[in-house]
Order: sequence, then structure tokens, then C-alpha cells
Amino acid sequence: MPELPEVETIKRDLETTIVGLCFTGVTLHWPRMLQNLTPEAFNRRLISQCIDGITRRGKYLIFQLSNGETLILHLRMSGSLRLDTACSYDPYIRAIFGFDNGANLYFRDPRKFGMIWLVEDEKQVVGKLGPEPLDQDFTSDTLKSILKNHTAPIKAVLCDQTVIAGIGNMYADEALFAASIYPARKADSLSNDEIKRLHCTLDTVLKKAINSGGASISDYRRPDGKSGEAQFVFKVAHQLGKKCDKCGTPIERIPIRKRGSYFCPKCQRKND
DNA sequence: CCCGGAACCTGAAGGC
DNA sequence: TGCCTTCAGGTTCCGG
Repeated sequence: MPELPEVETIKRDLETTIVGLCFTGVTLHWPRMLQNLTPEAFNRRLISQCIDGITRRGKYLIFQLSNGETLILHLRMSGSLRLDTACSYDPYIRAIFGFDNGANLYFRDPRKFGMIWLVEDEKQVVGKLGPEPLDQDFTSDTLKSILKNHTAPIKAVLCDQTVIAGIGNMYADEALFAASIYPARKADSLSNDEIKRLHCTLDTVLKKAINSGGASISDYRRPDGKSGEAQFVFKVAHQLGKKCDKCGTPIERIPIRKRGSYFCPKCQRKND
């Protein structure tokens, strides 16, 4: 499930491979991915545009086009982007972007949740997102002012894209474990010390995952088809029943807002 | 405004 | 073994 570190990894991989290339056409096997245009209009506006640059906002991948417009992709649950040619007959390829050097970029997405936009202004899509957790100006005080306004469970607040952009189920669990905070705690009940710890662990958990090339839980792959490695350093996410790294207690899972939340019942106590 | 729940999808996993 | 149900997950939309 691609979250901030996975999308950042894809962005960096594609920056070295497809920036400067120009689109020659798009084949859509699942047109419902298009969020704001018909396939015909989408093709018409994309063809002959070149990729000036690639950026990321939250979990959104943003391609700056030479005409000033913006192509935006969201991988949702099961999406991945591939530059390898071996996947042309893969039944889960939903879209194929062709380039003027003969290369193809494949959008693979078994569950068909992925989304594609072509817009004049990226704010039409990413305008409501909260701040980037890895930005210089996302300080402990920023986090503090955000959390004091929310009574929902801290885990749910961390995963709310309009509050902070890019954090999902896996990295919320990892950051809360590293900060020794029970995931169902109300966000506005965290102490100053806990907020400082959480700010610190969000930074380290996300950066460590980026340095590992993202986590290949489920269908995530890098554009060259390789897996990420971040799942191997997960302490709690998808580790149900395994012994906690710090104390040996088996990792448990509880639903928060219907989402599986992994934690150590001893290191992350309800009343700390 | 805030919350909860359904919908979107399909492969995997669990139940009998 | 095999059919059937449930679950997982991010985002959007709808209702209370």
C-alpha cells in the first residue's frame, strides 16, 4: 500500500528515467481511473506534452508538463508503476503511457482503485491536503497546534490527509510504536513530551522507509520491478503475534476507524 | 462541524 | 477439496 515513502521512492526513480520524455499516447484498459476527463480528451491534452519535472504531495505523484498543465496519479491500495517491458501482457495493467523514445510506463492496479487527473492547476486535486511531515517547517509546535484541535484517536488523526499529508496505516503504527503511544489515545490528550517524541519518530520512520526504497507489503513495486525493503524493519505493522523488539510481548491488533492497528500492549499503554 | 458508514474493487484467507 | 463469506485498504460521498 503506497504511502509517502513509497510514492517518494517512485518519484525519485522516475526522475532519473522519464523526465524530459514526451508522451506519444495513452492506452486505457480501465477508463474509470480518469477522474476529470473522457479518454478522448485526456489523450488529446496529453499527447506531445513533455515531462518537465516530477514532484510528490502526500501520496499523490505529480508530473509537470511542458504546456503548464499537470498529470496527477494516485496509486491507492494496489497500484504500482512499471517501466519494465516484461509486463505488457500482465492482466492487471490498467493504463499504458507511451513515450517518444519508445519506452512505456505501465500503471498496474489489481483492485482498480487508482486515480488519474489531468488539470491546469494541481490545487484542484491536492489543494485540501495538510502539511508535508518532512518539510523543514513541520516542527514539533506545528504538530502540537494540529493535535490540540482533534479529539479523535491519534492514529486516525495521523492518517487524515487533510490534517497531515502522506501518512497511512503502516507508518502511523510504526511512528506511534516508536514514540510509545497507544494508537487509540485521543489526539488532544497527548502531553508535550509525547508530541515531541511523535514528531521525532514520524521523521525518522518516514526517512528510514524512503532510504529502504519503500515497503513491499501487498502489490507495491518500484518502477524497475524491484521490491522495497522497508517492510523488513517494521516493528509492529503487519507483525501480529510476533514478539515486540523492545520487550518481547506479542504484537496485537485492534480496529481503529475500521482499520487494523498494530501495537505492543506493554510499550504502548492506554494511560501513559 | 464532526463522526460513522457505505461504496469502490479483487485476491487472499478463513469457515464449514 | 471446494464453495461461500469476510477482510483489507485510501479516498470520496452521504447521512445523522
